[in-house]
Amino acid sequence: MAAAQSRRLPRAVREQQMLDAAVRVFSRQGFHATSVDEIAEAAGISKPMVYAYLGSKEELFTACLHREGARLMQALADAAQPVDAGEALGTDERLWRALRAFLRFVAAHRDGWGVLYRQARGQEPFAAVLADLRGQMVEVVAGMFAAGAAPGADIGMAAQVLVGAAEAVADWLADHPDEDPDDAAERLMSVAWLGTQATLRGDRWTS
Amino acid sequence: MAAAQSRRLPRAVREQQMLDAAVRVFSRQGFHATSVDEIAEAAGISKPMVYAYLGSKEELFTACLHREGARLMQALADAAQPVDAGEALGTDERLWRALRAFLRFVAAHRDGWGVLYRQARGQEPFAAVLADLRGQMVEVVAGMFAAGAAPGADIGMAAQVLVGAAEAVADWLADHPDEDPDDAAERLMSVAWLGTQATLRGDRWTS
Amino acid sequence: MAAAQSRRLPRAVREQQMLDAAVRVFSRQGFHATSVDEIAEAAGISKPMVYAYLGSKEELFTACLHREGARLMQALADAAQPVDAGEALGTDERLWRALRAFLRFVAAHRDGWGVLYRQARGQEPFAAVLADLRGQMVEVVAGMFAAGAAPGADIGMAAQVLVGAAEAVADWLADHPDEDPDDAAERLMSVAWLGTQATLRGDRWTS
Amino acid sequence: MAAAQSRRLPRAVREQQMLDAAVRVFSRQGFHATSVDEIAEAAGISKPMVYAYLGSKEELFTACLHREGARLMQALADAAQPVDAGEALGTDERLWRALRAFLRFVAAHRDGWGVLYRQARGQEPFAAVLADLRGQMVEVVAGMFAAGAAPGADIGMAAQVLVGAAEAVADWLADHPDEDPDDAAERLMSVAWLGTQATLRGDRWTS
DNA sequence: GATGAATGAGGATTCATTCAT
DNA sequence: AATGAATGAATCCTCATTCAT
Repeated sequence: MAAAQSRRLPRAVREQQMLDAAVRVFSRQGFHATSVDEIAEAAGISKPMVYAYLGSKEELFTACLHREGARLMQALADAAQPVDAGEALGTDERLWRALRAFLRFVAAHRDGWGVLYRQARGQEPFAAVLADLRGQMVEVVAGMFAAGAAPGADIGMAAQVLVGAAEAVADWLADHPDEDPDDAAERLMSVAWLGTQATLRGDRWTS
Repeated sequence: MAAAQSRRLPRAVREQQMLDAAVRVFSRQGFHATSVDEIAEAAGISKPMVYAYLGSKEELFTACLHREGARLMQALADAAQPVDAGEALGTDERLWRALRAFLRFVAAHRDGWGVLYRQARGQEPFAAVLADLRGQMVEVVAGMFAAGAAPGADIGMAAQVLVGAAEAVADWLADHPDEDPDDAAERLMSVAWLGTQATLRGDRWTS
Repeated sequence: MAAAQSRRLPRAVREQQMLDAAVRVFSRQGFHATSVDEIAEAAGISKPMVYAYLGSKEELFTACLHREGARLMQALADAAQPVDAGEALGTDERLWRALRAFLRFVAAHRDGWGVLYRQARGQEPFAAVLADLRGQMVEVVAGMFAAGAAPGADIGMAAQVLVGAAEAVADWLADHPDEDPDDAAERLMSVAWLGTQATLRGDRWTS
Repeated sequence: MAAAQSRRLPRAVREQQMLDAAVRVFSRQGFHATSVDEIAEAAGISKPMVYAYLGSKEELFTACLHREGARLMQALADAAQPVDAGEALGTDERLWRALRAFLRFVAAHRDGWGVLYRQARGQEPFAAVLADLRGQMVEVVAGMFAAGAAPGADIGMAAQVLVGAAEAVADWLADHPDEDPDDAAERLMSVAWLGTQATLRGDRWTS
């Protein structure tokens, strides 16, 4: 038999299959509403295999979070790499690439988004993983902003606002499979950059 | 002891007690991880009363969502009322009041925030209630922006971004009880308004 | 207000109303599948009244059985009374009247039949009440047969068979509200009497 | 100990053990008064196994009804087989064999009788299974009678009466373990056949 | 006399997890 | 390597029954 998910696969492959299935199911139903049976079935293997490879249900969910989180961060890291080695990118260009990469990732990995941002949210002990991820993203963005910001500019808030805005658009995108992520990214950038720019310049609003 | 919440209370009172307890517990543990027993205990009554008054666990959770959602919307509505009847408020003033009211509400009702934004998220059939709530908020904000916007200004995206940014700050506030909501509101407004203003003016960013 | 089941009724009336409701509901759902709440609602009163008047759920069910059983036996007793005081009835005439009375009763009191013959059946401690009732009926029939039976005639079996046959027809009648009980009685009598007659004559079948 | 019903048995075996236990317990206590725990204990296994193999309590009860009903019908079908292939049996001989088989079955499977005829009676959705079974039996008997009956003979009523009579005797037999089913069958046949014969001949009784 | 409020107890069902094969 | 068989422990929900008003 040529292909077909035959048995006797090497461990690494099996584990990825399980994680694929787990992310898919967890994303739709959440941690508690999903039974290990369902995941085993979705992965096309028997329940004891799940335990043999990934440990407990909790460890399984955590493994999902880490894999998807790592993928997301990797996508952002890749976006930061200048195509041309010597190229020096402006802040806006770097932000634009990051936003686009972020939204592209979400559009391409809806289930990963679901597990990370919708299911891990209020669910201890998983919420910490998401909090950490968000923290990293805010850091990254703040790092971009730091270059060339006026002294006293509220970089922290600017970064937090930008990440929050991006998440809101991403969440909307996750529920609208027909929307184009690049389009959304451009509209988001357009709105977000103007404010960011002003903020970094040191402007303030006062009542 | 003067009053002491003795037993044998009228239905309306007991129902509110139950909802208070339910919001508190659900907010920390989520729908599935919370047992009706826990809620009954937290409310100081026996489990059958919960079922007698609020129906099933699902209906109970939904009741929580609706009560907290209504309170939040009410807080926003109240903020929109000009103190002085004849007063005509500028867009920035109205937005500022709304943001401040929003963050004050979250700071004062952390549990309500938790149920609505962290627990209802990916959990059907509750997610729809949250989606509806967010939709209303975006509408409200878009309504504010509509007045005096340049033709072609991307009001929709501006509103979505603003709500997303506010939610991100609110979520942070919910986890930092010592922060001052008014302070956060001012910083948020400062960053958000500049971008909004530019957007409403019709400005755009292009790569 | 002229009629309407107003409150403040004398106890005896209330009790009958409750029993009416109870027989109706128990008949359809059985003892265990019926809650006292349902009966109270069907009777249009509150639950504590049921307990105040009829005692426990078990006593309530027993009361139903006794009332309906007594009514059935009374119907049979009435049928045995010759219209004309001096009249001497033949065995077939007496049997015919009894069968007709029995089937008329069932057709007119379907719920009573249901409680007695369908719900009390295998349900200790109620089965005993039904067993007793059936015993009485077999006795009555055997009594009819005793007059003029040949020595050695298997009166016991004849009576049991006749009662069984009548019950089968009654059960069928209870499920077919449009059938005429007198009609059924005549067909039943026609079949049953021929065998009975032969049996009482002392005839036997041997393989 | 040679075998001893040790744990870790194949599914088919366990299912039969469960059904055996279930028929036994349901027969004595009825559907509602029996807990799944009791059945599991009676079967010597844990409750989740019952659910794993037989589904819900309702499905379990239905499975009991079907197994016992099928056994009963099989017993009747076997009785209809002439011992000698060429043998042509008279109507009375065929009826006699059927009655004897029926009563033997009941005497040998008291619990099966109890579930079918006493517990399924008024209990929807189980009553339908019993009604169906009785319908089949009446059909079978009517089929026997059809051969050689006079035109206009009330075959339907004759069959119904006969089945009713047989059930009455069976019910009595189920409660009297010391009685001999063959004996009872002979007495029943003796009484029932005379009437049947006359009815099939076209005789009628009129008041 | 009548009822809304309240609960202890129990029952159906599911699930994470393990073991024997 | 892989799985069918098995269960302890919860969890949702209902119900008969009582009491304070």
